[in-house]
Amino acid sequence: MVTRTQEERSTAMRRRLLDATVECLVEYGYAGTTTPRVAERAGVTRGAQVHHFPTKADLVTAAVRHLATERVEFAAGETDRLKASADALGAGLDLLWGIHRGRLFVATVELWMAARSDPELRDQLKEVEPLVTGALAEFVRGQFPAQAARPAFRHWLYTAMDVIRGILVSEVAMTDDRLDQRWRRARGHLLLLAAGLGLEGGSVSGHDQKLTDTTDKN
Amino acid sequence: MVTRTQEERSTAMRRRLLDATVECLVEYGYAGTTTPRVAERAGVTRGAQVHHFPTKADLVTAAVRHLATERVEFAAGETDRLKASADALGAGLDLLWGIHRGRLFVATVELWMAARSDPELRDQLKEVEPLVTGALAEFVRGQFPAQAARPAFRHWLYTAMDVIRGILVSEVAMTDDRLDQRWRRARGHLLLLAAGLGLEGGSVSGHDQKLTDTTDKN
DNA sequence: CTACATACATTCCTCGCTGTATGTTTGCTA
DNA sequence: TAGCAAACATACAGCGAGGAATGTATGTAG
Repeated sequence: MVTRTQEERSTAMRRRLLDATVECLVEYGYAGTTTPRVAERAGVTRGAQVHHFPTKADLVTAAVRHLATERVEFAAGETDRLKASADALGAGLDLLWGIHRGRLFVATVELWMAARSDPELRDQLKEVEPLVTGALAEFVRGQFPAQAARPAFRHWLYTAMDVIRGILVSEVAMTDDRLDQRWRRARGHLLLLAAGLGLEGGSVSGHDQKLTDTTDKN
Repeated sequence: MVTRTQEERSTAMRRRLLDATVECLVEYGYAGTTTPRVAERAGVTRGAQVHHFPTKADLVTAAVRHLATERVEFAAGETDRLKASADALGAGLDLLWGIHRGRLFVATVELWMAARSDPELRDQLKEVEPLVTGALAEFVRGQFPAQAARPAFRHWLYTAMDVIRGILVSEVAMTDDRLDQRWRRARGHLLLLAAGLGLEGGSVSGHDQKLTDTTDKN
């Protein structure tokens, strides 16, 4: 029997509960994220859960922070894997795309929607969301020292994030294959826009060609 | 006392209930859209509601169709108010923006998210959503006969919708003033993109100027 | 006018979620 | 090692949702 210090037990348990909360957000949505389910998911009794987070609001509040840091950490990890390529801007876009795909963003949107009818939650998100989104943009921006100084570049990144989020949210319940089609179109548009903004990247003419040739399947 | 035929009573009642359902979606979210609340909102008893929609799934299913037709009708109405202007493409974008702002789109996203964990609802949306989105694009496209034939134009419209939806969903719980800032940036980008795609519109150079001058407030 | 169907209302039952109260174990500290 | 506090477990109470059963009024067809 391993003996752990109380603080170890506590933080480990809190982490398990918060991870379970995010998992429940992804799997069951915000409304389906009930305290019994979270406890079950974490593999603990309800008593343990209620001990660390006496009220559901406490749990959600902590989960908001937890999710925020997880998003930033994940983005940081993905950024490290970004290699130099001929199509630098395109790689940057794909990075941003990769950051938004997956469970963490789904859980985030789940919170965004829930915040509409929950002032307490809304205040939490209003506080952390700009930090996270800003951090995401910073990570990509850091990969482009030559452009980083230009405001237009950052604005371009924000537009790119808006496009990505628009695609993901409207297909959130749909199949993955259509997602990639949509992203290819949008990606081409964003690269073309970058050229229009005078942001240097790889050759864009190729993408321009692709654009008009795209089949009618969209 | 006015005597109404049974069919009149029935359709009127169904309409009231479906309108109330959409209102509840906007105000309380999907999870908060309970059958008692819908009935209360519609000003009828629970008995009346359950008579027309025996199960909650029946109500939601009908509401999906109702919302779809409402969205199309609203878009059609807005399109009629579109006047010829010097900045034709910009006006088209603003039209698309106006269509997406407001209650109907909020209710739609509420359904999108709920569909993630509700296969039945997902199937419903998979059926109607492409029709609605397609109709929206058609309305705008109809205003530009010169460009309507070009696939690039339609693709551009879809990207525009993605941008709009990305903005709206990430600010769904936030204040309206930030929305307009974000839309102005994105709008400029979309017009610049249109120029890059060879889509004729108003003068774009002015917007290009605005872009790089935008303050750092985003 | 009678009989039936549809529209609407009331009541009750079951279930799941939240929160609380109370019991038990485990680690810390004097 | 005795005692206390934190960590965890169990049991229960209140509440609101969804749905079924049953009752009443209002059209409608023969």
